[in-house]
Amino acid sequence: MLSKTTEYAIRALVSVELNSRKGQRPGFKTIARDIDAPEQYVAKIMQTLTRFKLLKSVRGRGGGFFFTEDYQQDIFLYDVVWIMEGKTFFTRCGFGFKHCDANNPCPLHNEYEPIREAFTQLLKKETIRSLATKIEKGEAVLSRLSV
Amino acid sequence: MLSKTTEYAIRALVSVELNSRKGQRPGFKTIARDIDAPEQYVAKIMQTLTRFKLLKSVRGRGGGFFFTEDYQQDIFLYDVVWIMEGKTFFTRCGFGFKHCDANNPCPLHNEYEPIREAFTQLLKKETIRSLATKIEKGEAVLSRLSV
DNA sequence: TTTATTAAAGATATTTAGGTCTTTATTGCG
DNA sequence: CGCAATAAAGACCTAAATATCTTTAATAAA
Repeated sequence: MLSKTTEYAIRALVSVELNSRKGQRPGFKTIARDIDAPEQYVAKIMQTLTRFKLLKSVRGRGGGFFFTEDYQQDIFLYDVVWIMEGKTFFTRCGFGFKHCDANNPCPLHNEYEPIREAFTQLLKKETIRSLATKIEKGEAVLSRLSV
Repeated sequence: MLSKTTEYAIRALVSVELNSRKGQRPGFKTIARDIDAPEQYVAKIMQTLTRFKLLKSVRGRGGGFFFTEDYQQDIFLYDVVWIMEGKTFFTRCGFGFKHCDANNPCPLHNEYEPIREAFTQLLKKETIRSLATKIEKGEAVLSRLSV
């Protein structure tokens, strides 16, 4: 469904959110530990997310990753998936047929379309903040061990 | 979602069904042409499907791939996906969290679970035969060009 | 029985996703 | 200023998915 890279990206952003709620500005090593992913790979992913302005980074002593006030509330999972997987993720045929759409439907288009749409709506509803809140409330866990 | 290989597998089986309705027993080259996929790669996939007894093959002149009478009606897409992707396809967390289930839910488990279940039900309902029938009725197309 | 035709099998090649290493640029602190 | 800590950037490496090539085995027709 989602690539491992996209999964890391989502969980990394949640880690930043949780850390910032504790008044901390995590670096990529902290994030990698939180989400149990390879440090250097997380570093690459954070670069991408920073380049697309989902968050900010500062180098040097005391540096790390953090959200700006204006963006903090507005990172939908949809945005993350769009950046990491590309826009075609939300439209391409789930069964590999060419030119599959309402006008030229593949044999599963009509049944699959509402499922894909439901998934898209989920990604458009949930935010990094909402995931973090669920974790803080104890309704869910970020990793195997809670952060 | 599904791997390219699984997509090929489903479409290849539909091609076999459509050809057999026309009284023909297609070889992997015919199938590859039908579904617009690489010949030798299709050959490999057909080997797998044959090994798992989703269909039969005969070598030599006049050979090719075909369904046995008993299996013909019973190939659910679920079976194909299970064979090609493995059983964990239907249970693994959509967001890469460890140990994600009802008892230890990731922050999206409760919302994602029904979507995954709907997809699973779709795969358990639709069969190779049902897809082929839609195509024959003109309700859908197999490839860019109809077969 | 020979030949043409076909799938099976196994080795190899290519591409893409995932992951690592090294160097450089930036920042804060002593 | 000089040093330590940190992210950025680019080169590189590895593993998995995708694709191809070559040889062998089976089958039917001439």
